[in-house]
Amino acid sequence: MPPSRRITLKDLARELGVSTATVSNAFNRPDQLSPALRERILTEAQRLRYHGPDAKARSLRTGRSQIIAVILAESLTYSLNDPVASELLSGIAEVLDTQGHTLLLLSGRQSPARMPSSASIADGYIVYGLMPSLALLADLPAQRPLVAVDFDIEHHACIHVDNEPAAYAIADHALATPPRRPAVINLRLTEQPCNGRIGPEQTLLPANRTITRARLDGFYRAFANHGIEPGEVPMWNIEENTHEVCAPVIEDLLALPDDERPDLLLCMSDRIALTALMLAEARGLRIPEDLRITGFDGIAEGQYRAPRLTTVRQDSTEKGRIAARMILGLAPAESQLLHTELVLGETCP
Amino acid sequence: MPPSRRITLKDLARELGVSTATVSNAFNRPDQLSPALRERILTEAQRLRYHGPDAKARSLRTGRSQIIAVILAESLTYSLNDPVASELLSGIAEVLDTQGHTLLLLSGRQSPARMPSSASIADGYIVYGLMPSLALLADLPAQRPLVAVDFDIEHHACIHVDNEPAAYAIADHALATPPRRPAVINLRLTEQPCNGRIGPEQTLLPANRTITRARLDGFYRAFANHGIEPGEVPMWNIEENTHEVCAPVIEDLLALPDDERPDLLLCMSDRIALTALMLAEARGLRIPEDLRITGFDGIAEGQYRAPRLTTVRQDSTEKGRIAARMILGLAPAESQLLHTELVLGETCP
DNA sequence: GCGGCTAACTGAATCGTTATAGTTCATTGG
DNA sequence: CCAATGAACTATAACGATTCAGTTAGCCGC
Repeated sequence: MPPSRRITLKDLARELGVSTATVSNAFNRPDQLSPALRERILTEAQRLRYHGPDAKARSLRTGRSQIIAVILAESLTYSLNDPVASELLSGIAEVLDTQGHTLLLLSGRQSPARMPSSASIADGYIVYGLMPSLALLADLPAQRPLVAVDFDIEHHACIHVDNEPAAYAIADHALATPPRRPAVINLRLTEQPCNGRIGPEQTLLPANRTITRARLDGFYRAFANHGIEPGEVPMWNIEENTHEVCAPVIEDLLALPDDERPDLLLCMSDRIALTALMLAEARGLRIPEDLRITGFDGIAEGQYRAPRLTTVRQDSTEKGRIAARMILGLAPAESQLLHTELVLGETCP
Repeated sequence: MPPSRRITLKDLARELGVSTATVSNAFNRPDQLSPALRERILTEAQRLRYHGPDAKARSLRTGRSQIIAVILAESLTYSLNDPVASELLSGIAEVLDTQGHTLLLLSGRQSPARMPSSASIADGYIVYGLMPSLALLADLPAQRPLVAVDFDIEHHACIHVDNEPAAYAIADHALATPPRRPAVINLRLTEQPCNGRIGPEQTLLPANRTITRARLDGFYRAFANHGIEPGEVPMWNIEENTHEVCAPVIEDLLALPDDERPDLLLCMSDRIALTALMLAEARGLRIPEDLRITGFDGIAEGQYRAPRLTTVRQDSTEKGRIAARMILGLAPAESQLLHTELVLGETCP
């Protein structure tokens, strides 16, 4: 037996004395050849351990790969541990699976500001929250479908949730019981990295993170509605939506003397809110009597506990499903605005 | 301007009056042509909106795609929401990123028991926990590297954690304070789907889920060590490691009258343990006085709360890193056994 | 001025498929 | 009996790159 390079469709054809076209048809178009011959081909394929047409060659020839790429704003390492991003991916995968497509994960945060060369293999692109490095998208093959999730990009369908009204709704609910010292915990709102307290001048930077900005706008509108000047409300900024990065900032905040410590925290994400909740409990603060906390996103973690987190639920899984359906052409590629749901837990009843 | 089919390397070469080989070199081997010409080619590429060699053609010609496939035992939809699987993926992505490789997600649970045709595009395979549908692997191109995580497969490197000793250690710790009524909550141990209480005859089925089985063996050894007959310990089985599937079973168990309700739960996963913890708290049971609970895995969720979960930490991220390094040839492909760490939380001090 | 060497570039084969346009041959309707 | 039809199968040209074996031209040393 020779060192046996891989078996190709051509080998199979030669072995059986038929043309390659026929073998190809045996795999792809059963109606184009007699059942008997097809059977013979499939049997011989099994014998020779030929596992079907090679995806590389097939995709070159047909122009389609059955692969959909998801381009994530953050590193994959982060995104895979973030419940919101994971849910999005989960929804995408759910739809792709039913159509025999697979999922290629790409990060928009490459060390060289370049798409990995394998990006052009995909049949379509779902881009998630990619504000800062939008330029990367120029490297993608044009003419191929692309939908954006959680940010805006011209000439493509965009999927959003109603961040501003949702933020307004939860802040309005929280402010109905007037707080003495409300505070906002932002998520990556500043241009320059900053993990800690920020002044008003920093918070009003260009809206380079659409969703955080929209949520903040909603908060401000609620403040105005309750006669609170935005300048009165202190803000903290979190650089990365992880417990590790978030905890020290919250610790500092909770360590303030009783008459300076906020008694209401409007958090930009559930992760932040849950970190605050845990640290506050550890300090012996009573929730919600001493401190009320609201989140944003509606992740499972916040509901499978006591007290449950007061938050706004967005259906990330559904965002993923919709995006996937659009990319596969199962639904028209039109921008969509999904609604959110106020979830009244016990952290801010 | 004609309807402009996509621009190829050949177009670029023709436009510049050079050979395709030279254009190819401009992108792949800068040292093979004069800097001046390279510059001219790159500029022209930009002008024509040519974004570099097509991944499909390149991968056919070179035989490499820079894509590593991960084959997950469960559906992608489930796996992406499971913290343990997510951490594994996260570790894999971390290493692949540094080498310019990307991640293709495949599920071992396809509706037709067949790999998606795009599977053969990958340069290597990392297979996770794929016990039941091992046959699927036969469809993968031979000769390409494959490593297994959390299960055994012949002729390939396998990455495991020391499940049996870890389970022994945590059970031994728990049994040091003699329980009146210990119980085990299993994860998919039975051949037939079964969500609820199981008898001993069902638990001794063939070891078709290596890790669950190994953990159970560890528990049994600890029981023996403390003079407890395996038959004395009631067992419940959970079909899927999610809160939704798990909760009703735990509810039933906790609803037992005081003198029948277990006072120690050895759970096969942190997810199960956390569900039990939450439901027990909701019922007003005191933890650990009325009920002690142990988990397995060491997910973050279990530590960022009070009381913290007593569990065994396995470093899934590191498993992913190791697997990825092996696949990329950065480390020799040798089976590895990782160690775990007993984490003493407050749920079983 | 010549052989030899290197840098810079080219031509053409090749990767493993699929698609298109045939070819062959038995069957059918008129 | 002949033209027309259709089923079953084939030959071959792509798909868009990379690679290998050359070819040129310029330069160096003697």
